[in-house]
Amino acid sequence: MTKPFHIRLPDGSVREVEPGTTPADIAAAIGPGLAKAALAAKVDGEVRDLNRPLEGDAELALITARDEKDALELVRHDYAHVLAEAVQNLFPGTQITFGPATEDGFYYDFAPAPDRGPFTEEDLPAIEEEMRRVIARDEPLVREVWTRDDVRAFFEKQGEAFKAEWVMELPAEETITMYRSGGWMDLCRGPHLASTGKLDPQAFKLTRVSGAYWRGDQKNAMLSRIYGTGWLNRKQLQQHLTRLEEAAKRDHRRIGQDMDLFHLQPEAQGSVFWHPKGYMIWRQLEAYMRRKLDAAGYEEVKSPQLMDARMWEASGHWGKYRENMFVVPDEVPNTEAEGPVISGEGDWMALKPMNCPAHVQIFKQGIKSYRDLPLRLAEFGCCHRNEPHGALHGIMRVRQFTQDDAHIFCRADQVVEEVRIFCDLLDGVYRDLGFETYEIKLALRPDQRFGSDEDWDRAEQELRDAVAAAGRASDEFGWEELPGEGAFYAPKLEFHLKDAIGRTWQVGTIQADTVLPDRLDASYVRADGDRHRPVMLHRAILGTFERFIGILIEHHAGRFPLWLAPVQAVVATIVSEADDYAREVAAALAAAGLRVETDLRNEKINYKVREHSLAKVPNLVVVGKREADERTVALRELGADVSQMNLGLDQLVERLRKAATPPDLVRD
RNA sequence: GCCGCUUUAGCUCAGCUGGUAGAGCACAUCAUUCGUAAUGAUGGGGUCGUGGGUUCGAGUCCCUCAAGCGGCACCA
Repeated sequence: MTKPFHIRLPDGSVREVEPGTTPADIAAAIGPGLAKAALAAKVDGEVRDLNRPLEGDAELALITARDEKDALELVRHDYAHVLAEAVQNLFPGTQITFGPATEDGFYYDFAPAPDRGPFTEEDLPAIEEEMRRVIARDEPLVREVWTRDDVRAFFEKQGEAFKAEWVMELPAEETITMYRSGGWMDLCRGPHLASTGKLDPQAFKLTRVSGAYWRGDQKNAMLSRIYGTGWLNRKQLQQHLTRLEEAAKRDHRRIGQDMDLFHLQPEAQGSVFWHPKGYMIWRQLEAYMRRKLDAAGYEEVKSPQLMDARMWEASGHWGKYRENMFVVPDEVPNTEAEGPVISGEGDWMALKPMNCPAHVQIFKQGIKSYRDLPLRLAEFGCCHRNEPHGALHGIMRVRQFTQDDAHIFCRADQVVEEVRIFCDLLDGVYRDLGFETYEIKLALRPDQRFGSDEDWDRAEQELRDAVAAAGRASDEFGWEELPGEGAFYAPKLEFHLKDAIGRTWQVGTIQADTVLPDRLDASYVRADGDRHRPVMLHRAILGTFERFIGILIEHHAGRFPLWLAPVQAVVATIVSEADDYAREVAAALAAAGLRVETDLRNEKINYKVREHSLAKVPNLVVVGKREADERTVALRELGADVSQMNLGLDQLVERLRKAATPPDLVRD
C-alpha cells in the first residue's frame, strides 16, 4: 500500500498517515508525554507492538500504564522474556520453551542443560540480578516475520529442540514471528514493549521454582519452571507481596492448628483428625444442611462403606475409576509371623469412592411408580478416594471425606425443573454461609465416557436450559463451558465460590446422568404401565465438609459467623471475687443454647483479652467486682471497635441468643 | 505419580567450615487479685523424621525411605 490512510483515535479525531507509520510515530505526533508513556497500541481492538507499522485504516488506542489490565499483561510477558534471556546468559545450554503471563506474574519453562539439573531457589537471586542487567541494557524488542523452516533451522542449530518442535505445529495460517532483543531471539507471537528498558527493574520478583511437564502432559519431559511476580511499578509489587502475606495468615492449616480445630498425621495420610472445636463447626454445618434438605423435600439415607467388586463392576467404577479406589480382599488375613498376610484368593471389595451406586440400590427396592418421582435421596456420605500423594493438601484435598451428597431420581421431563430448584437451594445456602458471589461452569463430555452421543447431547442441553431457566447463564455468574471436563457418566454443572480474597473454589455440582440407572437397571412404572429409566441427578452443594470447612476458615480468616463459631463466648473474670458470678453468667448463656466457656484464671484482664482475641472468640464477657455487684456484664465483641458494652445479664443472654441463631432459623 | 525444597522441645525457629543441643512462646510450681491485646520468679521437657554409610567422633557430610511444603499432572 502506498497511499495515505486514516487512523481514528479514541477522542474521535482522525489522522491521515503515510504508509510505514507506526503507533509510536502517532504517539510522538500527539505529544512527547504520550510517546514516553505509551507501552503498546491497540489496533482495531488487538494489542500490538508500538513499532509495528500500521497497515491501513484502523481504530487506534495507545496503551499506557493507566490501562492496567492490558499493561500488566504486556509487562509480565516481557518479564518472562527477560527471564529467559537472563537464564540463557547465565546458564548456556539451557533450552527455552514457553513463558506466558499469569494471574499475578509470569513463568518460564526451561529444559536445563544435561550437566546441570533443574533450577533451585538458590539460583533465583543471581537470575534476578541478570534480569536487571538485561533491563538496564534497554535493548529494543524487534518483531520479525520468519518462515517456519527458517525458524526450525535456526533453533535446531542452536540446539533448541523444544522450540524447533513447537514451530512445526503452529497452525498453517499463523504468521510466525520472532522477537529479537540484542543478540537474543525467541519464537513469540508478541506483542512486546518497545524495549526491555520500559520494565521497572524493581517491580518484579522471582518467587519459586517447580517442575512442569512439556505441554502439560505427564508422558512428556519434565521441565524446570521459574515463577515470578511482575508489576508496573515497585509500589504495586510491594502491595502484592503484602497481599501474599495476608493470604498466608488465612491458611486453613495454620488457623486449624492455632484454633485447635483438627490435625493430620502421617499414619492417616489424607484423613483428618477433627478436634472438638473443629468438629463443632462440622456439626453446626451438618445440622444446617440437614434442615435445608428436609425442607427441600429430600429424604436422608445411609449406605454401606464397603461393597463387593461386582457392584463396582456393574456401575462402571471398576473399569473407569479403579485407580482412585481403595480395594480390599474379602479374606481373613494370615496372622502367622511368616508368610503373606493375604493369599489374594478371596473376592475383592472396595471402599466407596462415591455414593451413587448404593443410592440406586435403595431406589431399586420395591417397584417405583412415576408418582414417586422425583425421589430425592440425600446422604452425608463418607467416601474414600486414593488420591495421588502430590495432590493432598491440608483438609482441602484428602483421601477420606464426607460429601453433602444426594441423588434425585426423576423423569426426563422433570430434569430442567429439578436443576432449576437446585440452583435456588444452592444460592440460598451460599448466601447464608457468607458467600456473595460464585461462578457457574458447564463441564462437557470427557474422552473416557459411557453412554451414547445422543444421551450426552441431551444431557448437556438440559443443563444449559436449566441454568438459563434459573437466570444464571450470564457473565455475572462467569458462565463458561468446559469441553472434556465432565464426569465419565455425565456432564456436570460446577459451582465455584469466590472467597474473601478473590480465590475461587469448586464446591457445588449437579450432573444429569442416564448411564448409571441403565447400567444398574433402575426403572419406574409409567402411567401406561411400561417400565422406564429414570434420570439420576447427582448433586452436592458444599462438595465435601472437609474442603468446605477449609474454605470457610480461609474466607473468614478463622473469625466464623457466630452461629458456626466453636466457642461463642468466654466469660472472663477480673478478680476472683467475681468467680461465682462468672459461673452464673456462663450457665445462663449455656441454658440459652450458647457454647460458652469461663476463664477464671488468676491472670490480668489484659492477658485474657489478648489470648481470647487471638483465639478469635467472638464475644468476650468481662466481669469484675462491679458487674458482680450490679448483675451486669461488660461485653467486648471481636473485630468491633475496642469499645465495650455494659449490659444487664438478661440483656446479654437475649442479645447473644439472637445473634447466634443460624440464618435459616432467623425470624424477624 | 513427577520436579524442587524442607524435616532440631507441644508451637515458631537458631545451631559457622563435623567435637556430643539452644531461644521465644506454651506447660508446671510459687508469688501477685492487678478494669480491656503479654505480671514476675523458678522448673521440667529433645533417641535432632527413618534406616544405612563415611569418620576416632555426625544435628552437621553421603545414600535410602517416609512425611510436609511449592508447583506439575490429577481433582470435590
